[in-house]
Amino acid sequence: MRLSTKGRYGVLAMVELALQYGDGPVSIKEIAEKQNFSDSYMEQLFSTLKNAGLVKSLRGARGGYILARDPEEITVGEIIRALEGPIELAECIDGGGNMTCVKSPECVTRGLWKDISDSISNVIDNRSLQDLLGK
Amino acid sequence: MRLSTKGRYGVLAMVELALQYGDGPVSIKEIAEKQNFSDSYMEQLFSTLKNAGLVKSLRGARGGYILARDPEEITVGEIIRALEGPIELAECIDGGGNMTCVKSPECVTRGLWKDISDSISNVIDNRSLQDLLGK
DNA sequence: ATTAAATCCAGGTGGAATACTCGGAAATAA
DNA sequence: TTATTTCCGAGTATTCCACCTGGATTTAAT
Repeated sequence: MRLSTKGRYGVLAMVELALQYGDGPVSIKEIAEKQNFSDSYMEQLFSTLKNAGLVKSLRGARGGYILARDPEEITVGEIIRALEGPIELAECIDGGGNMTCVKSPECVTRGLWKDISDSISNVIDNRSLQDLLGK
Repeated sequence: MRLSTKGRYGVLAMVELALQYGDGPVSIKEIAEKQNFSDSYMEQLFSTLKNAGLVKSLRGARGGYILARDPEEITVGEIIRALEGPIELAECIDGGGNMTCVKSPECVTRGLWKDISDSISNVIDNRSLQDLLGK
């Protein structure tokens, strides 16, 4: 059970923006070089992060990205959810599912998946970018 | 972020064995029909579960599988780990990784991934098959 | 003894997802 | 005007998932 590179790269990239928060925009090229990521792939992730309202962009030469809010106001949970989608271990939890789980009410594992999801959310929604830097 | 069918089907299948614990072996065919799973796929999962020591098999006609231990002695964590592998959100945690994370010591996200893994483990290692049935 | 029911085992397979790449268009600072 | 950057849509190689196939072996029932 592993997070995809979207989530992992994304959090690292946002940490980079947090480190330079207040110093003007940071370019994708700079972040990609520093973290040794592919910059065309980074471009995609930042497009998603921008649509999610977590970063702002400045186009043109000497442009780049800045955090949309203070580092203590952005949680890891927001970043991960933006890039990886919602934290549902199984889809039987909220009514959107169309799998075998028609017998949702009597499903003995439903509560289990929910408890796991909740415990994950509890960690990632209570940790800000500032927390990652600070501790 | 979702569990694969291995983990989901596996836990459900083990619940089925727990329900009939003490009544002799249960065949794959019976479980697959009840839960509407593919039986050839189930076969694979049970092979894994057997190698992990979670079930015992009885071959031949009227054969099938039984839990290797009492339902309260088997945790969801054992089942999920057997089928899905270890719970590591990123591989930088224990020294086995060969990814970009050469800078593991100064990596600010390492602690984060570990905290998430630990919180998942805390749920799944403390819930037995009996718990799933009982509550 | 024969048959039917079951596990065992090794591999194959189609489709989806992942982790990217590519080729430009548009915006902006120098 | 040029270099640098974001923006955007599409393409692509590889891997993984969720199975299937075709047997061989074991055992209970007849």
